[in-house]
Amino acid sequence: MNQNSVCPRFEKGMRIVSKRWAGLIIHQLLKGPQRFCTIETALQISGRLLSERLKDLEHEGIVRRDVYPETPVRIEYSLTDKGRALAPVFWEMEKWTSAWIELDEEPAADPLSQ
Amino acid sequence: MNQNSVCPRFEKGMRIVSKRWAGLIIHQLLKGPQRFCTIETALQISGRLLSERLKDLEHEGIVRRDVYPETPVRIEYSLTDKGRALAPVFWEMEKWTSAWIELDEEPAADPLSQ
DNA sequence: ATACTTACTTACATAAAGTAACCTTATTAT
DNA sequence: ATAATAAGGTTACTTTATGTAAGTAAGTAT
Repeated sequence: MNQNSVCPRFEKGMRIVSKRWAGLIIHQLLKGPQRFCTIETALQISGRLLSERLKDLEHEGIVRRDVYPETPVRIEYSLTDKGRALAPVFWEMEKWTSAWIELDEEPAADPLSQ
Repeated sequence: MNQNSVCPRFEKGMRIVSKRWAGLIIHQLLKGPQRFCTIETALQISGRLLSERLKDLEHEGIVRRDVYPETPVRIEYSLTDKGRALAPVFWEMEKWTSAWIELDEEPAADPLSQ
């Protein structure tokens, strides 16, 4: 791959992982298997997009979905080997963000919390 | 940062770097300073989006823009220290893509190339 | 004067993301 | 029996982002 073109594998990988929310979902699942509503709450993502993105990632072989027919039904999402193999990418990303990213401003206090 | 929330620095960093095209532009600039049309050709990105994204990245302190008043004017884009510090993230990403990503199909031969 | 080059902009169409309300199956409370 | 609650979504609709193509500005070269 020279200066004038991008490796197509790299490009494809980037398109999968850098799609909006995908990286944050994978990062969240690196903490361990989780159910839908846990991810939804942690990331503040809408159900519609979480559902769509989990399906994309499952289709790419990065996420797996296990159904436990308890009551109410429990569905757990976890990473496959392919997904867990992304861990070093996120470790490096964490190093970078803690070294170089500063927050613009503190979030305003929640008026309901007082 | 516990299971129920994402580190806001990490989230902010991810939003910057995983915005569409941003990662590929940074990866391209890791090869060295380049001008607008070189990046445009290498990534097959439209001028409109490249212009927009380079401005975003310059605003985030990741990319710098140098104007050389030659003729015609030469404008070079390069990475700042903050941008170069992302190199390990992309090295890990390259490792992952070469280990786990396979291409769906070979691109059809260009009918003009024969 | 006309055409060419680089580095962009503008205008417009299409696709993706965000928001809110609703659905389905099952369980428990009244 | 009926209502309320819960998980895990889906549907309909609005807003924002992306893609495409054409146009602009400054400075030569012919």
